[in-house]
Amino acid sequence: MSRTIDPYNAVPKYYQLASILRQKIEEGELQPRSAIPSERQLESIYHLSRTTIREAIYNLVQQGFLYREHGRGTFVSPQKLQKGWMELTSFSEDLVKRGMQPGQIIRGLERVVPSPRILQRLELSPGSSVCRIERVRLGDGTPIGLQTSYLALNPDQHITLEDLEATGSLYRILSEKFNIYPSEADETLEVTLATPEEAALLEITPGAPLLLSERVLFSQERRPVEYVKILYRGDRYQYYTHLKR
Amino acid sequence: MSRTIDPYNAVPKYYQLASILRQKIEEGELQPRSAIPSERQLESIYHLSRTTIREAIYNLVQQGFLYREHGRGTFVSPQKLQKGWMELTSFSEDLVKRGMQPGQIIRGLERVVPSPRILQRLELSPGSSVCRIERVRLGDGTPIGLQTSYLALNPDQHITLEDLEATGSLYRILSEKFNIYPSEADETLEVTLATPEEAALLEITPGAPLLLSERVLFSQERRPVEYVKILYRGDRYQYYTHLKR
DNA sequence: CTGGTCATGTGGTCACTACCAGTTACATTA
DNA sequence: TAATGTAACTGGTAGTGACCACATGACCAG
Repeated sequence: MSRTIDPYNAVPKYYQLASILRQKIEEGELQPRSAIPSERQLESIYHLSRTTIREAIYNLVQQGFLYREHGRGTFVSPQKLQKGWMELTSFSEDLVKRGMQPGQIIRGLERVVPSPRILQRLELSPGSSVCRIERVRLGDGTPIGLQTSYLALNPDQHITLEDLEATGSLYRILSEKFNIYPSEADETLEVTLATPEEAALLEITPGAPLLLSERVLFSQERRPVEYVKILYRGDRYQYYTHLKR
Repeated sequence: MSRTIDPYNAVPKYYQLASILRQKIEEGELQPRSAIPSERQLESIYHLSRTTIREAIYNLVQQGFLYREHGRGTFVSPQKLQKGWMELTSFSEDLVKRGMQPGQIIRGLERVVPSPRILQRLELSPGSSVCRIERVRLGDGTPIGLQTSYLALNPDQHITLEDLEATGSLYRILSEKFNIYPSEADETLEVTLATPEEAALLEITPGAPLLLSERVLFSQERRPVEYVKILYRGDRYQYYTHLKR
């Protein structure tokens, strides 16, 4: 990783600067709560305009690496987990972070016409068909969640079993294969009790408490992309989220 | 609400412009998915520099009102609920949004030395005292949640019963009385079963499933401000969150 | 009809300049 | 000594001017 700005590089200078600063933070060269050089100082250090400096800093502030105090300076945030929600809402990434080995059993992968309620959530007209994926999610080989996804894909956009088995991450497929980059999501969580069928799949007793998550995922342009329902085993799962203003 | 830029107004021009555009979106003058005037057009319409225009638009994009497409234009997002998480994580605001009448029974308000685990979450040294608030939260008169807050306040910073009863919102007190503006939070949610004591307070049967939320709230400077534990009645509460990248 | 080229409009990046608004330390003053 | 001003920082707002990257539609050559 370079520590200087390359003006001939295709990547924008503000981005190069942000990378340099982020690296210095991650490596501990810039200590938490300590001030980074002022904008005027950075100007002469890297021979960039203040506009560019501020753009870089602004990005790092957005990402939670820095915080500013008017009249005092710009400071390094004490590092929290600090992971994007994409990684948090992705089941597989999520499990890895908890130190568990992710696994899955794909129970279904097909095109269906879902219930009116789901179509409405996806803002599709009645009778539209979507791609439905049903999976049992495993952590260290034990069932942890029962996940059913409904994807608003055109009939010519196919997801194959191979895709799913290769990555395990739906979001990676969406971005790499269809250029769909999720940017927002609405999610609800509530408590429910396992039906006999669900209990069998999750290897628990019927009536055991479950955590039910329903999420609608939106693309950059605010188009609903996915409706997903996940039933988590209440005894083996803790939902985590990081909220930013 | 004015629809022009007042250069003598103390509020920044980019903010004035953002307000004007937001208003036009909310009133429907700018339709969802339609393009707003280009940056060069806005320049001549409002007699502002492109810098200022872009600052205004950037803010609205951050807030989810607009989205940009390079080479095509800037467009109005289809309006979702679009509420800040502050309002969502505030119990009282939250209930109002669901059309319920919020209420509370204050069971305790005192300074205590909490458990080491809570002190650690608040990044305080062992033996530190914090302000503890225990409340039963009501919706339309019925118990919905059991909330215990631990606030990292100095011994000279006092919250009174009157404060709490006046607003019901802790976050309003934090900002208005102590100039503490929460900006981020870590939250976990899991399923648990009601102890006899909890069951009594929530007016349910012991062993009934509950939604347990634990949250650590951070100020602008990433200092932990509040540790709060909420037990929600599983049968009467649905947790909602909006995730943004 | 197909595929390329090009002009034009869009947002994206960047430099330079100026002044405003908080914060702090320190010298000055009452 | 205590209050107060002030200079020298910090980040915040704003204008101007330039060029780049991407999207689109009109046009032309095959």
